[in-house]
Amino acid sequence: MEKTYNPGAIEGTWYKTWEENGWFAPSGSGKPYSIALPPPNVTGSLHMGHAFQQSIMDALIRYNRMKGNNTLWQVGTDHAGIATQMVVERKVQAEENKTRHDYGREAFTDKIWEWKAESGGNITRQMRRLGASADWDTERFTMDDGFYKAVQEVFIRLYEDDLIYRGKRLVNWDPKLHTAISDLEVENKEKQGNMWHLRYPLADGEKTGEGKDYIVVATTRPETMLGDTGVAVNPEDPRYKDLIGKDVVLPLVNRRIPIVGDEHADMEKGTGCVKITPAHDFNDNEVGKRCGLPMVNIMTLNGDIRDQAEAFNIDGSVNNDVDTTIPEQFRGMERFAARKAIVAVFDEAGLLEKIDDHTLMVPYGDRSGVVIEPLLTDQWFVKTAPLAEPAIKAVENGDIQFVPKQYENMYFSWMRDIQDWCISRQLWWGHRIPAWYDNEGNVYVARTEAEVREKNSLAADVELRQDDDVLDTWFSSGLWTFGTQGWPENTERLNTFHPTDVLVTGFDIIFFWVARMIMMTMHFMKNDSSSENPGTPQVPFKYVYVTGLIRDENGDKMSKSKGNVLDPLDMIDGIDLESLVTKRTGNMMQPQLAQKIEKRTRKAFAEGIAPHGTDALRYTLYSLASTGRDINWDMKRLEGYRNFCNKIWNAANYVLMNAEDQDCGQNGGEVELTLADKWIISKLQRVEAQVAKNIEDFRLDHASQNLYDFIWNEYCAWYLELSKPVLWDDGQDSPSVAGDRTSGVTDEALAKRKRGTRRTLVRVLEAIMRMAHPFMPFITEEIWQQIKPLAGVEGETIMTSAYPVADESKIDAQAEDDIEWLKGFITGIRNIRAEMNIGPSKPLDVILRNSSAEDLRRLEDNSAFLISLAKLSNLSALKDGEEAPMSATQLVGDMEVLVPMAGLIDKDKEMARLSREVEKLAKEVARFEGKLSNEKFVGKAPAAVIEKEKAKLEDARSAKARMEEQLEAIKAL
RNA sequence: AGUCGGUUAGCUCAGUUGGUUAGAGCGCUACGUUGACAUCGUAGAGGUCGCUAGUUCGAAUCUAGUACCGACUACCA
Repeated sequence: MEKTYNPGAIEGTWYKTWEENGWFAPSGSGKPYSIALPPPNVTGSLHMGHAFQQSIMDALIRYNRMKGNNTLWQVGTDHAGIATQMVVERKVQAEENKTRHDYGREAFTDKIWEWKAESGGNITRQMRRLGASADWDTERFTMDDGFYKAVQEVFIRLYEDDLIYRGKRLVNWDPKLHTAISDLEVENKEKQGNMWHLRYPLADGEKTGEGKDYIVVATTRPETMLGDTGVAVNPEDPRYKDLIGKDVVLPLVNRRIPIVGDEHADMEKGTGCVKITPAHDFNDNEVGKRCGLPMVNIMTLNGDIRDQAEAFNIDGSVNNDVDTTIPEQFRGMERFAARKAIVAVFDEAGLLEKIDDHTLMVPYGDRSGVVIEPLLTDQWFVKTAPLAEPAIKAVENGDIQFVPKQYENMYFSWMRDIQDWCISRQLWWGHRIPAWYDNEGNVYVARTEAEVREKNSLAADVELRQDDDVLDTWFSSGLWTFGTQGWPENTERLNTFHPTDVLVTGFDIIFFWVARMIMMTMHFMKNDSSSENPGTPQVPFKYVYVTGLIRDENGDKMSKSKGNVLDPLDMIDGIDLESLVTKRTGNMMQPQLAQKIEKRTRKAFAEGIAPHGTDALRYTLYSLASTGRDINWDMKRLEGYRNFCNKIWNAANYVLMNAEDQDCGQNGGEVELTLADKWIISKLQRVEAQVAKNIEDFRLDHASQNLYDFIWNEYCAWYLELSKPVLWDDGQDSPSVAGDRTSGVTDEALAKRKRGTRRTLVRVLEAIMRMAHPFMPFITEEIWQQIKPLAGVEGETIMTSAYPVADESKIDAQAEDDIEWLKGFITGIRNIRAEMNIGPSKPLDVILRNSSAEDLRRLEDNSAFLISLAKLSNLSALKDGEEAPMSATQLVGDMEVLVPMAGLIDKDKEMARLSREVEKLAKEVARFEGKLSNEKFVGKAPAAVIEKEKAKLEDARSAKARMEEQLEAIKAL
């Protein structure tokens, strides 16, 4: 093994070996266990969120594989409709100054396929760097033929089940991208705006209760008034109820529109009168439906004012009664310009009552960043209510469990108020909707045009045109767990690996994806006749492990525009400052931010980022994987875990130094286990049980903490140190371990003991490597390969070796207590050294007072350990009645450990130290006494608790008494 | 406005069914190159667990209220 830990040197080669040997594929035997990777954008690159979630998945996968399960990690990528199309559009614009329309649909989608071929491997290469042990042989892409067919099939079946319909409905329209988007893709942002109060004159000389010949409506979007088809007032409102059924004359367009009564109008709010624009506002649309108002669309797909409006009845049919003339001056005007112009005209006409400042939520497209317009268009929808019902039940009855549980609330609240899902997108990149139209406007849904003709007996000369739209990306990714396994064929793979076991994802896509996956899967996947409940729906996964979101060190979301994005690969490989600055400021959507970002980056990473290795990155991610919703990234944690890797490396180095070419008992031979050996073996069982439980409970943060603590603070800090006096024992001068105090112990006895210690060193390390492998795959494989012959272990790779299982019979409470005693003893001596400024290399004489038989036994058994670790020159117990010299004192239980002061110890310092101790103990005694003298406590608390308190009081009292005695004695000097 | 989450050491975070002297890492202080490791070791300092009230023998933990921060949903004519 190399002397220093160098992660870069081991990571690449091991991954290659694993992959080439096909060890990532399901073994074909054992209980099936599967995870479907949330498919990342095929042309994307790995960010911290991916790294986080994929590390978690890989740990679960590796753990289950080592447990002998038939383990599948299904991976693949998503075509990511809008995102990918936009990237290629921008690229074509920048490189060729062309738009997609210059190319045309077919040529442009070819262009996207080219881009996919070029950059599509990027993210999977990055996943490999992370150590992801995914089954690459069966990697899928959502636009692959097989998956494409599954998507099409789902559309057709839903249509046949009457769960998909097409209609002219109000949708969120992105005027820049020219597509409908779902309400989840809309980001509402708070903006400062205005509330314009407009006067609408009453028709036919009517007057309000106050005698005015107009009513006042308030609006934040005055331009929509061109499409008003009514004014609503509350039917209970005494001010206006008499006007219901009367008309107002819509200014500028001079259209008579009715005043209707509807509870949507709130008497308390605004003026109490609401202009109703059913074609441009979701609430108004509802009012329109209730009151039978027509819909007048005044906007183009660009969000400009139309030359002539379009009128529809509420059922979407064309309305020829409404005058659709738009005043000439506004025609073709951009929407925000039109807003200004319309307000100006109202003002001139004396119809502008007032303008208030107003804070409002404005909808923005999360991709385009432009203001979304509710717009009337023909779209396809999924009826979600019937699908939602079983999906809600599955979570209610525990077939699907969210971890942490509180996310179930989020799921329920959305599912119980679910809206129909607009699934058509006006894009070119995606799954084309399998619907055809004839010239009469009839719709036919089928797999192919030929099937349409056949099913509907259409003659060959009937002209058919396929729908131009594609499906929402989430529609296809909703089929991910079963579409990847060969559905609609009933494949062996589907039978084996569906339902998957756990979905690991962020809470931000519970609505987008998780909920829809559950609905889609439960509708299409039914248990077959071989199952316990044939015909019942199958869930896509049994657990949803919801992770937090990784933020930067200040708690800000990482984003390119903020320039605070950390690339997981930079943490692994390191990056110099200049490259980091270039990376963060290059290729920006808003170049004006570059300077600020550069400054920030230079400040935060003055030295660039050092390489830390994959194992350290992964371990850091696990340690942060608690139940919280936000995770603030901390480079210091990463450094700490790199040091941890280094610690492991060096510990292995020590073990190898002492075990290589030595007899480690791998070929049998008698062994003697020292107390230290028994202790570490016992502790190993405990940590094995803890780690396994925590993994099963999805608490990887706890599991990683258990391991860290055991490896660093038990194995390295104590056990390796305790192994030294055994291995260095030449049987000559020093007292030996295990009560073997005589010099000249036989070679055979020594060999037996050393063999035991070497065997323990090696075996425990080997078990640690297997235990840690799911978390830090590379360093564990590297060390395991070195150690396995010494441990007498067979196997080509640690990946498929057995995960350690705790053996209760090896838990040795006696050994644990003895070592705790030993630790207390040694720490006591070290404390005296530190407080008295006695160097660690100065050997000390130590005398024991008030030692029990148990203390003496322990002393007998462990003197070699004590002498070695506490650096003692002599160790003796005081007989009854024997006088002790003046000493510094430490307590180990009731036993006093004395270090004679002569020539070493400062009287004042020792007095000060003892005083502090006494003071501390006095407080404790007081607290316990208080508790125990409280009748209510003694009366009501369980006996065991009282006993515990009593014991603590006794200990504190006796410790205090001893310290006081000692203090007095020194004072008297 | 509603729902949910957070508030614990200087920083980043744990704390399982109420029973500890409230923990870890980083940082800090002092000392230290003894034969795995200075990416280290040893010893230490540091917290009235946001606030208030309650339940209880006992509350970081349960209840109610409250403050601040955050997310989401809705409303905003």
